[in-house]
Amino acid sequence: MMLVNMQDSPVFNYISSLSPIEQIKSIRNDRSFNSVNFTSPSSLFASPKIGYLRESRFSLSSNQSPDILKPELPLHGKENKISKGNSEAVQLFDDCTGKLDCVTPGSSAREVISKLLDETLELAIELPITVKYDGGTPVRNKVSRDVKEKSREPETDRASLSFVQCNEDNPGAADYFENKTNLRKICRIEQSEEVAGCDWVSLVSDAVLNSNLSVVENNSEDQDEKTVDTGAISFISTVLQLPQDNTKDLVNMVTGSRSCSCKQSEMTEPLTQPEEIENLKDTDRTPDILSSTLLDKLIVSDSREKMDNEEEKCGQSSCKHNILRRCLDFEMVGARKKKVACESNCTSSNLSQADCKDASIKKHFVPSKSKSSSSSMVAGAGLHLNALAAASKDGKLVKCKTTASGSKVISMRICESPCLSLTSCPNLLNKSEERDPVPCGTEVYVVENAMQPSVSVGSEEFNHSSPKRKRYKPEHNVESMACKRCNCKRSKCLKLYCECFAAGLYCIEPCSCLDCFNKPIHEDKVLETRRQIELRNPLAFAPKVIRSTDSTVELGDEANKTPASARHKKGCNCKRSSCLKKYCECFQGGVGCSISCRCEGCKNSFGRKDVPNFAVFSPLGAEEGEYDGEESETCAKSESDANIHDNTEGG
DNA sequence: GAGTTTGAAACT
DNA sequence: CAGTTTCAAACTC
Repeated sequence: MMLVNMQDSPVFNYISSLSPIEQIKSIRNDRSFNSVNFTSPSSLFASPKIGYLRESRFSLSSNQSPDILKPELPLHGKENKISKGNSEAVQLFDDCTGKLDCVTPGSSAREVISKLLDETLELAIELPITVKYDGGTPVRNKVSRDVKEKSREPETDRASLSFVQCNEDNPGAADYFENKTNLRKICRIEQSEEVAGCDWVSLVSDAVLNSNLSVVENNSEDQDEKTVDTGAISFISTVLQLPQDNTKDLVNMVTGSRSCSCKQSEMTEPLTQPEEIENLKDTDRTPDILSSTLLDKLIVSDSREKMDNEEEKCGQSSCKHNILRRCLDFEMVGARKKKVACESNCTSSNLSQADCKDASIKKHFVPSKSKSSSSSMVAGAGLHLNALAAASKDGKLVKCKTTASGSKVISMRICESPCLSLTSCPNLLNKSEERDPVPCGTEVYVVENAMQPSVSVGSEEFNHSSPKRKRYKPEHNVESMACKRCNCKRSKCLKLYCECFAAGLYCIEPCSCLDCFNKPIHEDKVLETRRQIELRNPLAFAPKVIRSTDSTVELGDEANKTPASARHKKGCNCKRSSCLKKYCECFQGGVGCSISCRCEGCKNSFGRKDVPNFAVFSPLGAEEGEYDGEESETCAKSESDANIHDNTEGG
């Protein structure tokens, strides 16, 4: 519901406005060849993903009692001692900000932020959400107070103190503040930015945490915030790319004992490179990040304000409650990360396995040079990738998937994990993919991609444990597919004919292609070609099949298994295959044909064109497809049942 | 594995 | 934009 209207929300608009990339424009292509896809289709996917995220999170929050999550709450001795826990993250941010203002004037991140500040600020200010933000003064005071409290703690203390001094005693700092006083008062945007400069990772975690918190608290009343929340996630995804080394200290300082951040860091560490920050500067995504961050910040501030109020009113008990909720949400977010991390750990084993099996594959993600491109992962997940996603529901498949795209493995696993919701992932994927900034480090890409794609894929494809996909399984032996590569003879693997190219992957050994140009050594050419193709067709690298989030259901619900109402983005044009063979993109993607299809004699078992919204396999039988599939339904049903069974077992 | 079919992509 | 050609995957034998 909220999801559906998300695009109409001011937040969404804001985000869109912030994005340097015009949706569905060729620009985004530049990003990463690999990440490609999600960008362009961003218009198509962004909202759904976000929505899904929100929804899932929302549902989760509402459905699950804090108690359940309680055990997993990241309690950290000292930090938790502070009853103000909820606001703590904010405070930490503030601290960080203060530090930046006074202590670290030269940090690269900060510079970046400063640069972008002007642009973003204006936009951010205009946001309706900003209105929510309090005067800021109280916050600051509180921050100071909290900071002081924290000052008892070793490292943080000094920083905090310095911050306090700067803030209250230091004229220079005051001036700095004054310059942007209005902005600050409005929404502490500056903080966001500065914070970002301080530590992207921590910021993200905190932002997410807080945003989540706010979401939880404001669940019923403020859905926009949720939307914003997605930004945080996306931001996180972006952040994941940031180098930890540079920020480690800050992270420690800022996040203190926050396991979440740590987890996140851990998760991201392997991915990060020192140069990435620099890249970040160069890339357009920074604004995006900022936007996200800002939004998050706003929320954070809001939530903090609320918390402060509550604190004053109710004292610690209420705070405790808040903390709990925050943790809950945090837990979720963090959990995702954690799990991701864990998954990556264990999964790292996964990756490792996959890697071991096909280590080279990782290196074959095509990096993007372009700064402007927005998301791209979608593109990365080309048709065959989609097919893979659709096909795979098994862990086995997952492994294979990893091989194929390097990223899918993770996603799959995540999806499988009942606890972990992919919800957040969609955005993550979306943004991160968009952001794939790194021009070279293919390995880095690989990692990122590995994570993001997985997410995206998972969100779109896997979340819906649709029988359809299962059904595909037999046909798409993921493993075989994963290992299967292109066989291009004339296209030089620089056209969409080439599956590798279309999927944003470099060709690798398994490929049987001739005169292949789709290799890292020809990166320039690859990117250029890709750009051209996207110019011609912005959606060229977008997933052939998209699933509307409408069908997505609450997380952790049976509904979760609702088959995605998927539709071919463009529509097939089958004449002879009756849309019953993989020639048909719809069929291959495991989705029914839609009105947009020009197929003749459509018999798509996933849904026939002449029977709009028909979802043969829909277990629920409703959603988008409520039409009775009749024969197809019958046969499909049996399979779907079997598939569901499998899923259940696998889950 | 070779040959055919198919429909998307690319081209005109 | 429509028609044609090219292409490589999917499929068949």
